[in-house]
Amino acid sequence: MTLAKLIDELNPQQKRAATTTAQNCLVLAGAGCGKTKTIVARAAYLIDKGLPAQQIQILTFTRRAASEIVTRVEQHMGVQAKGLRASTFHTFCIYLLRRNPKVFGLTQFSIIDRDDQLLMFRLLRGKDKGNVLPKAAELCDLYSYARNTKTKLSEALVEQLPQAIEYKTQIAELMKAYEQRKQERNFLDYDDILAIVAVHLQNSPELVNWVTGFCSALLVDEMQDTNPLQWALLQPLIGKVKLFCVGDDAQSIYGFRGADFENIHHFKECVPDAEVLTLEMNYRSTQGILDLSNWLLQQSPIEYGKHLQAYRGQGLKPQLHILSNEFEEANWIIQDLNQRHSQGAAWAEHMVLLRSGFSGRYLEGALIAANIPYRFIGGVKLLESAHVKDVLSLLRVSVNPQDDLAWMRFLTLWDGVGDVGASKLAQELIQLPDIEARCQRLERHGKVPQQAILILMQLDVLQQHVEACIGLALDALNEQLENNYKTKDWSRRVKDFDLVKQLARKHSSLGEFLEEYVLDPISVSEIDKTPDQDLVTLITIHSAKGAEQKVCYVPHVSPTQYPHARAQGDFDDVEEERRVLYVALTRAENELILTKQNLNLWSHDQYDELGRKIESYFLNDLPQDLVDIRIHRDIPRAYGQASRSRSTAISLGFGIDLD
DNA sequence: CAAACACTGGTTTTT
DNA sequence: CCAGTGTTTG
Repeated sequence: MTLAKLIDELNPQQKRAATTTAQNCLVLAGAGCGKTKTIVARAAYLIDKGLPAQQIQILTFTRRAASEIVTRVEQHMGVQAKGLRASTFHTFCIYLLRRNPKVFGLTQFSIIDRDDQLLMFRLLRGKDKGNVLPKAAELCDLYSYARNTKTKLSEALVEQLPQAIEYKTQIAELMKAYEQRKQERNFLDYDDILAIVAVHLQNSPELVNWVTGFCSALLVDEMQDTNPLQWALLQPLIGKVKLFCVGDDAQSIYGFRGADFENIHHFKECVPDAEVLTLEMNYRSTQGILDLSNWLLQQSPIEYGKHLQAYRGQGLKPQLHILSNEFEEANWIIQDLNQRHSQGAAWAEHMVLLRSGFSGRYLEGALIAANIPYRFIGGVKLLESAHVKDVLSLLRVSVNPQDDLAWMRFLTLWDGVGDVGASKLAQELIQLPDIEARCQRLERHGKVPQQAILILMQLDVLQQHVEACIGLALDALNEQLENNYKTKDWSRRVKDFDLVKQLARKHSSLGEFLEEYVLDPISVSEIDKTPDQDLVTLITIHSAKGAEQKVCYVPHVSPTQYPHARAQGDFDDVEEERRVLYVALTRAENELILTKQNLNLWSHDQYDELGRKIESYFLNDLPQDLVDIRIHRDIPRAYGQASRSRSTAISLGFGIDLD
């Protein structure tokens, strides 16, 4: 396909955006209005106008979105697209840091994930009993929020943890200690990655020149989800690069990470000479789906000024199925999937949108039982599961001997070593000058087997052979891990190690391998699947932006879920929840199927399990003509029968019976 | 005194 | 389902 053909497929608004000559441009586009298509066309257009592909940097929120865009540009531009970079903000920054560490004041560093952060905060905070300080997770989120929003601790406290304001001094001390520890160990957390680059760009015109030397066009996807830290990163480059951003305020769902959709309303004030364009025609969904989505948004006190209009006509009305519990919900979805599949639909035409990774548990079980192939994007991450981290700890200490967290993990695996002893020994080990000294110290300690120590030595020289390293690490740990996990699904866990080896094959150094998956962890159920396999997709709504599918299921559309119980009572949080649901609804192309598990149709005057009044529920006052509602009641089953939902539909006073 | 063991409760969302 | 806690054991 050629550029002409690509541009030809665009509508006049999209075409205007893709071919703009403005230095800076913001495209405001509703869901399904062709944002990705416009970015792809923009990249292709720039290349066609003579800008080398390696001068273009596309910034997206996920690795999936990035590779999709690259693939599509390649389809259109062939070899001319070679060198096009698309990555997340974090991966882009790492790319800069690795390419020129010295100018950022770095030599060697390791990236730590949230688990490591939690561990550090837990250690610094001390035991729980009688401890009035916020929990490790709260501290971690608070710290990250303050950095991402570039606010003072006191302000972040008011926003995020008002109940802990009185402990501000102690919290400040904890955070200081956390930062100091990070520095001593050459650790970078997720926020450091962005912050270091942002600060150095701000202070060094030479650095800006260096970056703009190989980055003359920046294309930013999902602009509504960028936070002040990410803005700070872009700021020094404004005016020096071509900036092209796309976004939708109604799909802003990363407020918890400091994103503020008001940013895009103020785009013109922050970016001089910016052109702001809008895309209004929706090509993804049929009107019935958009009617429900539009209604949801109109219920909001926030004025989004959006009314999605379908290009494709009226289509089918969304369905709402009411079942008695989570089991029945999952079983009903399985039944419906099976029925569609037997009528010739591919599994891959179906997507299930989930509020949390956790909320897919029943459905996942039911899919396995029913033998339906699926992948779960956003589910349990392979390299975050405990047993895989155990193995990785060995590799981590090999890459960065200063990594005391990894040392502790490795040491506590062995019998006779607990966290106290491990902590002491780890502090000693990171002081030692070389691998020989460390191994000698380990031998003297006596609790770590000879074989494991020997393998540690071997790893040191084998870093380029990632798969071999993992094989060795497994040799060292297998017996011990089997013992550690014998009561905890060992047989299931062993299988994951093959997947890890499989992943490792693609990487040329241990450090690179570890880094890649800290920045973008991969789901267990996703890992050995190829893109062309016929699979049902389970996906968290936060990972689903930009995704679309013919038939979409949105389970658990129940009171206390939308909005989530934790958001109740907070205006901004509730409205963000509304946008989360909005994003879910607007993924569907042809059919949208909601299920909920509360037989009480509405939540007026309802109370949750803790007796709190449910103040808001988005489906209260749902107009009767927007959805077809069916209530399913269980028929008692015979004992021992596999769970199977045979449900009867009873006609409610409104809506139609689909039978 | 430190570590293994058994138990329980509580889980949004992501880089 | 797993991390954090309290209890028992070495």
